[in-house]
Amino acid sequence: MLYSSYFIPTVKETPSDAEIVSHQLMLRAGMIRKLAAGIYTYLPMGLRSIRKFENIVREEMNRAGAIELLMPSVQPAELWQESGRWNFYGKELLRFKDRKDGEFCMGPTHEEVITDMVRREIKSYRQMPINFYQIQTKFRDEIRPRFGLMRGREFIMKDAYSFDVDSSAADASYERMYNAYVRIFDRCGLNFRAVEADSGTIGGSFSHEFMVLADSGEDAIASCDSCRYAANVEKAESRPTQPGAAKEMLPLEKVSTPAMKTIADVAAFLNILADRTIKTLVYSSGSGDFAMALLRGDHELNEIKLKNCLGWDEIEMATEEAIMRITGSPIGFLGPLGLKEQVPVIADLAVEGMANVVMGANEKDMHFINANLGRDFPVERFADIRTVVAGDACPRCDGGKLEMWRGIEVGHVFKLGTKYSTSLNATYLDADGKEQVIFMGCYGIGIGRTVAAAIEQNHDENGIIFPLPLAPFHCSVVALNAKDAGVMAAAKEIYLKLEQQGVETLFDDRDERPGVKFKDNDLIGIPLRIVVGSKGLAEGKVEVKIRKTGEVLPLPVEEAITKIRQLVDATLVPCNT
RNA sequence: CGGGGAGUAGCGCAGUCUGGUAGCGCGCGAGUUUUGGGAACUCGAUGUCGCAGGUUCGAAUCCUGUCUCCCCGACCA
Repeated sequence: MLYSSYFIPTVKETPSDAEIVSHQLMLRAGMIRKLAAGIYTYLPMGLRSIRKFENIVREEMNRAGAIELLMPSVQPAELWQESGRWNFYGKELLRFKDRKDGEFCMGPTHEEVITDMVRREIKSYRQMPINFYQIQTKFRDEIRPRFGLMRGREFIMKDAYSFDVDSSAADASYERMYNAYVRIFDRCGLNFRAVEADSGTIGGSFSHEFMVLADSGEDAIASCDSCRYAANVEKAESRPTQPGAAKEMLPLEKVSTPAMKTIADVAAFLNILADRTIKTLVYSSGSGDFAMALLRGDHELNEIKLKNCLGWDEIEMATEEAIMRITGSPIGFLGPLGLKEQVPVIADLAVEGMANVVMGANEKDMHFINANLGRDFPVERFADIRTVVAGDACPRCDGGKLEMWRGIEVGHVFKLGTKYSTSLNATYLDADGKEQVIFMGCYGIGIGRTVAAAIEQNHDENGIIFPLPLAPFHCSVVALNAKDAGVMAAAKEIYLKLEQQGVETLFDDRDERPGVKFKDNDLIGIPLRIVVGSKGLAEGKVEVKIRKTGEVLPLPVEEAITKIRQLVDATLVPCNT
């Protein structure tokens, strides 16, 4: 490709509305332009990277036996009503009407459409296992789109759906996809972790997220420093602490703690550490149910764990009025003792071993000291409801400690079970001619987000440093002086030879000063570069420069081409497992 | 949804408090000189000052409404 006849609108200044590096660099490198909040045009360079990644995904999906198809973005309301998600999905689902007043939505995901197709076409156990995938544009009307392609409203996603005769066959499909995902992100040269995740509202029995590690990631993940355990903090389990030796119970006492509304205030006021206090929280299901949660004072509640533990669909903090009704106390002095209204009391596992604790007295400006579980207050049940922190003991191995990371969720695999096949009545006939419900799995990869995550993980002060498999071009050839016919002829020859050998090459033939060309080439992140200048040429040499390391190799022309060829081949061979 | 901020040339911004007919840098076009890390000089083009009302002799500037965009929060008891 000739730079001069291509379209790479780079910009020097960082656009003011871009917050994170990948967004800034994608704009500056001329990869994307914003049309509206969370809606982007992929310019040629951006599209090239996206296509590169799509093709890796496609190759690995095909290798894993998935079959490509393409479903519509516009979907009829009827299907969503049938699955029950038309009402459940909320404002993220962009709805509209056609000229005949028929209701439609932009597809945020395709469980309904694929299940509809499958229930019509898959009738026999002999047609399974089968797995369909597509690479397609989704629309989710996000509350707050941000960070460029990282959280857009319109975005490209690879989604796959597996269909199996039973649960164990579905497990095998899940594992095949999991392994394919590992290969995909490995091939892109990304530093990632597969972590256990909460299956959330999509439902299903278990799921894993694929997280690219980056400080700008929106998710927190915990991983063990000695075993393979890794999980999203939403899901990460805490290890039950061994109860210490039973302590002598001191007499319960009510003390005045004027205006001490937070754990930190109370602990400081009473001159104790926060881990001697109990934090009391009241939660609402949003539909009339309430529950009280008890935590060690220095711990944080994990709302998702509590929600799952209570079996609620939604969870939110109770309003001040509801709290007043249930406890008779304003916020800041809550405790499990002496409730005005009985609600379930769930205590975190760490509360179990505590003795002589400080907790709210359900009375303004008053706390109890030396409160003891069992003697002074009952607990309905104990459960793991706190958020893990760095240094916590690993739940899976002895001696391991949890480390915390930030991650960008680029892929998610779910074992769905029969949730959608039941609501949409997707069944088959087994070998005995008996009707059975199909078992499903679903598997997503954010295409644009992965490219953005790759940039987030691979850049320097000069711009993007693309991993070669995702780079828009493998190599650039920079002719230093466009007016020097000798230089131009030599550069062009190198460019043509590289192209001939299958190296995707951008020939920077522009009549620009060398500085401009170097800056642009750095910014757009082409991994390899050959610089052709009159001085070097006089000695029969050109320079091979490696973007990532900054390494410069002066080589004779033919050797330079061979070198580039070798570097490209070495990086592009699919990993073998 | 709540809170904060911003819409002025393609991009980044000043001008708004104190109303007087729109400016800077980059970019863009022409020319000359330059040519190994975002060149210098000369000349030039480019604006419904987000939109709609209102106040005024006069509005980018004041008032009202509206749209759009960005950030933060939904981590507390």
